[in-house]
Amino acid sequence: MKVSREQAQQNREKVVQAAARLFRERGIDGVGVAELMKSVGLTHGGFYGQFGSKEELVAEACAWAFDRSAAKWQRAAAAHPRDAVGAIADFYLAPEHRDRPGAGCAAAALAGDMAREGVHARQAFTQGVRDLVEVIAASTEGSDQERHRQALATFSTMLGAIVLARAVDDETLADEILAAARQAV
Amino acid sequence: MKVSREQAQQNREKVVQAAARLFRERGIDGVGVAELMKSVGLTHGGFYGQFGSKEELVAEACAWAFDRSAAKWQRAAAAHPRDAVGAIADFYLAPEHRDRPGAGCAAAALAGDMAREGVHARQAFTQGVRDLVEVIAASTEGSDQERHRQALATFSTMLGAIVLARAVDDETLADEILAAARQAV
DNA sequence: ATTATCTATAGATCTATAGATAATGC
DNA sequence: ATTATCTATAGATCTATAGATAATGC
Repeated sequence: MKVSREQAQQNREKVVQAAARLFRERGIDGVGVAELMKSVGLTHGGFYGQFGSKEELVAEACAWAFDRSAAKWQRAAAAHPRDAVGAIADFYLAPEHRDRPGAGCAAAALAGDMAREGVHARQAFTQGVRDLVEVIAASTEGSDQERHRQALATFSTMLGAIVLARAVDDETLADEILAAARQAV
Repeated sequence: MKVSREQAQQNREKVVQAAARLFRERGIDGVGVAELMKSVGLTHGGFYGQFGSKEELVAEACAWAFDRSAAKWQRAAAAHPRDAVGAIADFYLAPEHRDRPGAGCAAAALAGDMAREGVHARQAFTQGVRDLVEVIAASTEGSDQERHRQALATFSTMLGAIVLARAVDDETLADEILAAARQAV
């Protein structure tokens, strides 16, 4: 039953990554600890040996997902130095991103749930938002204040568009929302 | 125990309005039928005499909340015909709206949950979004297509800003997000 | 000896239904 | 007689914990 420390560490990482995917796909309340553990081949009782509570995992999964997003954003920005924001918007506002929330932006997938989470999860979420906004701000013209302001507005537009596009029950409208936001940013 | 038909109709409306408030405040999964019925002075068994299921109520509460929002938006537009979008943005992006989701925009409060709801609820949500977008489009310049496109972008920005401002754990950042969006629309 | 994981369960939810009750509406 | 509402409960969740088990790490 017991595994090596190395294996236990790998198991822990698997749980965090599975949680990051499942929480984004189905919402935090939509994924139980038992199902989550089963999805990585463990039993649910073992969860509490690795994590103090479900909320602790939420914070960790959130941070992990944001880190991946920030790295992706930075790669896109580096690859298109003259239109970094456009490059980010291109994949962010794509139908593929809308249709795969489990692999997409944690801010867009979890913002609604976060307003009702505990302090640990919200802190991780807030830091993640700051990091993404900073990637946009770094590629924007103007004073520090102006870049920050513009980056917040751009991020609001992109996130709002994805959230709306996922919620509406009409793919044509959803496509229009993404296209409108793409043109606006 | 039994009440008059008129009273029963009033009770039903009370349930819908309480649901509209509670779902926006705590999320759809965050409100049980028993608690909802108790909040209007009824027992939870009586719920199923008025509604076929919880999801049916979600659709109805959603439609009710959107109707109220659309009426408010239209009043603001009529009162400021030369800057209708600015007038809407002024109250939409206010800290008071951020801090009172239960009385605010159903699109912003429920978009995250809606992606996982059934078809009835999503249809009501989608119609509500169309109605609000139409209010903005009616106050925008340009061709039909251009007004629609611009209205979708403006709505995405406003909704994204409120959703983000509610999710982050730092009131200063939340204020900055609202101000940045207000300036952008 | 330590500990990662397991089984089993407590206690608290949740939605939905069955059948009883009592006031309305005919 | 009809029906709006009530009480009680079924059956399915959920998070978290207790104690057992067996492999690792010393």
